[in-house]
Amino acid sequence: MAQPNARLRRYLEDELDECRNEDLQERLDELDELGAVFDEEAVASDVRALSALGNETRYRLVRLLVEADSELCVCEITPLVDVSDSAVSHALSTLADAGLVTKRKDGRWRKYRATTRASALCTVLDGSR
Amino acid sequence: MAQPNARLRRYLEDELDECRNEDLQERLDELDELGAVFDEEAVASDVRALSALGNETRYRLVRLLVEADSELCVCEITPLVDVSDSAVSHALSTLADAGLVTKRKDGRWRKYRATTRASALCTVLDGSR
DNA sequence: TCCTTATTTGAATGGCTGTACAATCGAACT
DNA sequence: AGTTCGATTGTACAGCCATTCAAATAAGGA
Repeated sequence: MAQPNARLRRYLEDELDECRNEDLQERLDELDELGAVFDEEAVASDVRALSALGNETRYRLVRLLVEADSELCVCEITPLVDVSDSAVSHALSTLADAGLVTKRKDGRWRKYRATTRASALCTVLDGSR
Repeated sequence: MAQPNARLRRYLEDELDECRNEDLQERLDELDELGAVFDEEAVASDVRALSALGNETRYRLVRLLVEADSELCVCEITPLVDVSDSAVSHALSTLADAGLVTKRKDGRWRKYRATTRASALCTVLDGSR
């Protein structure tokens, strides 16, 4: 049976104890509306931020910067995590691309700071655990 | 030079225009305190949630459930995303493990609902873009 | 009990990702 | 110009992951 929506129809029959076509259509419309909420640009941006944070090294870097509530020099950050300088640099770069930290050059030093988006996410994580 | 903290010392000399041992020690203590903020259990739980959300399929599923603001049957969810039934099931299972959705059996149907943690995260994402 | 159907589970795999190493860049100082 | 040092970048590769297909499970109904 290649009939589309067959499963949904059976589900509605179960739920509503009836199987009118207009019930099916109504639910289809509601679901379409649900599916229409996606702003593709926002999806991409959110997924980028979340997958950046969803790695232990990068998560720790962000939390350190959020907790510090100020710029930190790479030379201050590196000793606090257990990976190579190169890995820290890659991680910070990924986080910057994701909009979770900002970078500033200061002579030979590079300084990073958490963005408001990063602190907001940390706050929610702390508050919903 | 295997001297630890050498780079941090040079950084502080740049920043403070002085190089007293007590300045270095003070900064080391501050940084140690920063590094001590980690509750390892919370780190694991947060990273699990974030990496679960940091995948487009799972992100979309969560957003649909949050937007619906009610239980949805798998048969209602599946047509809204562009992967196989099996992939949806795997995704929902990962999300449940991460504490972002809850699962309920209802006869032959399975229903999923977003947790408050999931909606809180979506709210912050929307508000910080 | 047998059949159908909704969903899950396991396995296989192609692709992605996080890390370290080595090389490079760029700033400061001589 | 040469040197030193902080940091980044390119590369290689091992391990992880997202998906699909096929098989299994479980609920209902005949």
